[in-house]
Amino acid sequence: MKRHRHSEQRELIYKVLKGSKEHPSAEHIYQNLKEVAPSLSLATVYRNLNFLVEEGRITRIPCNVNRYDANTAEHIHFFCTECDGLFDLDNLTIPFDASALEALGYEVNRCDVIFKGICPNCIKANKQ
Amino acid sequence: MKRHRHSEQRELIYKVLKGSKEHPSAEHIYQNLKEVAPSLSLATVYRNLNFLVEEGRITRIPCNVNRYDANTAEHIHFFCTECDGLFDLDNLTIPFDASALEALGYEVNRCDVIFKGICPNCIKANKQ
DNA sequence: GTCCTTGCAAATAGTTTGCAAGCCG
DNA sequence: CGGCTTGCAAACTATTTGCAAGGAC
Repeated sequence: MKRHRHSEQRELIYKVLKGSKEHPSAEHIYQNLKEVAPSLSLATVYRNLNFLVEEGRITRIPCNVNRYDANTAEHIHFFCTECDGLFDLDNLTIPFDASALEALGYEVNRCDVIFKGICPNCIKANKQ
Repeated sequence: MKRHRHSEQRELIYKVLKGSKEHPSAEHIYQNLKEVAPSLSLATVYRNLNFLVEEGRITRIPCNVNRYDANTAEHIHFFCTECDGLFDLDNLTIPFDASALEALGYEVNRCDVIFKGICPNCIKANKQ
């Protein structure tokens, strides 16, 4: 793993992620920071997201387009196929047993659980 | 949903998927069928995979690159970050409770559970 | 001064789409 | 014959990379 120097951009990106509940994509973050840092480039966003994932400060959530989360604690996500919203399901926990996998000889690093369907908001909107 | 006519290509693609344990990507399937159907195009593979997903005959598994599975029963996957292998964990079940989500107002269509880490083979290979 | 970081543009990878020709029913 | 299906090439989207200039320590 590479040494990292302090970088204004990296902290900006992290701050956006930390202060957001929307699990933004790289593009989202880029748009969000355009005002504050007009010279910022999308490549830098991607590069720093990769650094942050590598460092474990953030998490990459595999959807159609990768989304990111500054809450690195294992928790479950719900992806709404209507509005592309990605929601935390903090109150739910799935009792997954990594030890069973380890007994089978696997080394488990992560577990992504993503429910897919339609969120309450979109259901309501559809009914109208 | 569109009406579908019988198509040789579609059944070929489905057959590859049905007869494979590797959860192939579109590219895999394409390469696999090149010998049997040299005129087949990658676009056709993608188009038919989408049809099959739409029909519910196969499942799309979101990894970095989408992988497909003709076993549409809910089951857990393990993705090896070393060899890109995608394995079924049939013996494990995660008691996921969609009803808890439905009580919250969500409409749940799918649940993808993907463990990530290193598979036994790669662990063995690394040690040598 | 070293070497990490950045912006830019170009490159790449995965996937989708327009179109004209072909094929099924 | 109508309209689904196909191959081809071009388009598109998400992401990565090469490079030279700028910045941290």
